[in-house]
Amino acid sequence: MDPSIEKRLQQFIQSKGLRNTPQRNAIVEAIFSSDDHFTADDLWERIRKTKSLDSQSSRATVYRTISLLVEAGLLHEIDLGDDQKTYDPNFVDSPAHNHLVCIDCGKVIEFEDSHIQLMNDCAARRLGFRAERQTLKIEACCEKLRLHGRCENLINARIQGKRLPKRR
Amino acid sequence: MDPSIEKRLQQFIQSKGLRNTPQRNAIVEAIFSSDDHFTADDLWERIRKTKSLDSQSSRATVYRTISLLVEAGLLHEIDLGDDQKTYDPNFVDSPAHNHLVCIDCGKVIEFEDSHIQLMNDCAARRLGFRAERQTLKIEACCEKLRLHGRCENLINARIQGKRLPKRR
DNA sequence: GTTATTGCAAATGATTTGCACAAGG
DNA sequence: CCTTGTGCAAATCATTTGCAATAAC
Repeated sequence: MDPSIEKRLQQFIQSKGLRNTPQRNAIVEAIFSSDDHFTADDLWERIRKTKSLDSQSSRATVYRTISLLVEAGLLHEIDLGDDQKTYDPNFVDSPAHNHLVCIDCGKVIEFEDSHIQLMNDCAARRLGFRAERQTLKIEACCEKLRLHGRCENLINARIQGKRLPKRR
Repeated sequence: MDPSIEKRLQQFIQSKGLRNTPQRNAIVEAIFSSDDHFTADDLWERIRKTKSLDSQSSRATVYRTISLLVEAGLLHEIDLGDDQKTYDPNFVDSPAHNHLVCIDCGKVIEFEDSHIQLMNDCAARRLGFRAERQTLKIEACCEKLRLHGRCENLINARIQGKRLPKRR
């Protein structure tokens, strides 16, 4: 877990007069020990599977901690077109990344592109605004699947029983 | 209402073996007689206010008709960071537009920019994908408000009691 | 007639909240 | 202590669905 996250969280906790609890710490640890996107329920499951009893916590606390981290700016809510809210723990390390979602297998790829950022800033300025935040999601087909008829991600997704993206 | 929408809808209805009903027609009319974005409830209210009895319909039918239009590709679900789903009726006329949301007053501006589209396509190709659809949302501050201390949109929003954007 | 459509009310499912108890500082 | 945090169960709220009645075609 990135030490700068820990520091920023402690700062936030102190400035708000909050307390340190094992449940909250375990949830924070679970979130930032992985780069994966997750839903509230994903996270709850992940924590439930932890054998150590001291890191268990209720659904309510999971939700409350997520809200806290979003408010602190350490966690971002992203739109993957799903019914549940999805969260992305990677914005502290790369504050300006975009998402590409594979239509075939649902895999999400994060990428940065300063040119895109710049063009969007210009577009905003042209409209008389100053861009504060931008969200780009590209939904795309896997070229591997199209050209070679197979894509490991798709196969893995099927094997692991992952939710495939909704048909639109 | 754009005649091409009417035509495409009729095509869709026929191809699926569906029927023509006054309720559905009234809802479709209500959606495409305006450029405004809306939630399911906005739309239901709009229809309720119609005096003519023959154009009334239940919430369930409103939801069902929205789903139908989304499935037909005539209506798009967009993410404005709200709890309810928001729909945009303008994608038939301008299939590749982006959204800029004013942080100050919540106003949503639609704009097109072929350069942005192109750059995003390139970014996708560089990652080994073929972009099918892209979603860009820019959240931005009103320069008028910043430079001149006032912005008509903000003032109008307050007067009309519109939901201001959530504080983040 | 046959099958899609509607309206109602009940179900669903993710998220939030009230409250009594537990536990940081 | 005093106040924040937790867990539970109940409440919310948008959206979906089962079902009986209605209306297209």
